[in-house]
Amino acid sequence: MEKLKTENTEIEILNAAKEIFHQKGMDGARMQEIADKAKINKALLHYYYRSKQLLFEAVFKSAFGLLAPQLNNILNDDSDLFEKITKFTNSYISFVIKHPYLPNFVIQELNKNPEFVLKLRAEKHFPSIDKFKLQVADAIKQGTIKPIEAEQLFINIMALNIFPFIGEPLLTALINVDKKRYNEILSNRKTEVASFIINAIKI
Amino acid sequence: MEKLKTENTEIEILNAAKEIFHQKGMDGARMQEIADKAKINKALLHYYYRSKQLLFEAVFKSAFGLLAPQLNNILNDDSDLFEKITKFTNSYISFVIKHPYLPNFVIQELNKNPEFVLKLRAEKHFPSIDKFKLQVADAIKQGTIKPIEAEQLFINIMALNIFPFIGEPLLTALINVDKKRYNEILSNRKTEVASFIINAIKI
DNA sequence: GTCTATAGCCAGATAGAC
DNA sequence: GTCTATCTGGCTATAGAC
Repeated sequence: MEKLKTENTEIEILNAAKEIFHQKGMDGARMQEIADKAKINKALLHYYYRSKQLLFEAVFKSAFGLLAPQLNNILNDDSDLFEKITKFTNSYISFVIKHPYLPNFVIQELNKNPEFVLKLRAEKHFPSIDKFKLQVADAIKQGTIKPIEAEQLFINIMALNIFPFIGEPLLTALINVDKKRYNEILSNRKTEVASFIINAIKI
Repeated sequence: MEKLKTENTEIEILNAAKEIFHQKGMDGARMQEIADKAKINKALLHYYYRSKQLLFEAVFKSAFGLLAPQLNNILNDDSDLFEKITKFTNSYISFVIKHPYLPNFVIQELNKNPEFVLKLRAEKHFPSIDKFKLQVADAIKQGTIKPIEAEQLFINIMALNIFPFIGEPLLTALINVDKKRYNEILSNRKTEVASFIINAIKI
């Protein structure tokens, strides 16, 4: 029973920390705010996670752990290239609608701590684009798609899927729409983006 | 002569503040670090800019002031749609290579302070996509490009140009290249991105 | 395990001499 | 205008009671 209580508290803290860190980043987050959100005392944060830095790292690892499988979808499943792009785009956008702050959080903290990248790459399930590269080379050889570097195509796919969320405030201002209309636009992208990419590369 | 000295100091401070704020953001920046970089005393920062907040706002306005003309290029010049996309892509990527932290800084701070957007839109030279919309509608009517919402196309252009810089640490890790090779890839994008977009939409 | 109280530090801001 | 010294508040972290 104590065990259960402990686990609950620890998880409550982690969930509260996720919300705050995802929105405010390491520098902007306050331990007091996390404690308030978890409805416990500030001292308990240190009891369970020792320091802000360690709590942050727990949140970051968890975030990357959610993101990595999404990437592995496109990189390592067996479906054909066009189908893969379609599936990835659709599922990725649904994913980010559920976790709106997550990709920006990961990218932002990586920009501030580029050495994190080294740690990440050491992880077991760190995504690799080797298989995707082969598929692209194959499709080019078979004349299904125009010649393109796999890296460029990969960057394009990531950009078209992730940026609309990261750039939301800027983009809503520039295209002059309210939040409701912008969400419709995002939702349309579930199919729009895939056909845009496929049109760009197919012969 | 005093006037000159004053202007120099004020500008020195602003330049130092830009470097620090662009890299670390509002929350991560330290007034002491800015003072060190400007080679003056911390008290002088307050003498010239009163508070960290006001110094930050000066930096932010300046950053947006550099970015806006870049956007207006694509939105409001008179060249034909394909040419416009080509010119914008090429010039935007050159611009960001010169100011690598700038777009990320603007986007990041807008995400933390969405109310900034309202202030920005009130500015005189705030970019509008009205003309771009008309051009897209025209091109569709004339059968030059496939049907696409102008907003979606605009988002795609922005995404493909901006994201590779914002996502650099993540992308280098995923495609497993070093910084030198990644810069080559970015440089290739000056032409790659435009043809990718044009292929996606042309009939 | 959970709380209150507080230590200790650091950052932004100001006072006041020059 | 520029500096040194200092105030003040807020934040992370810990001590210690329950």
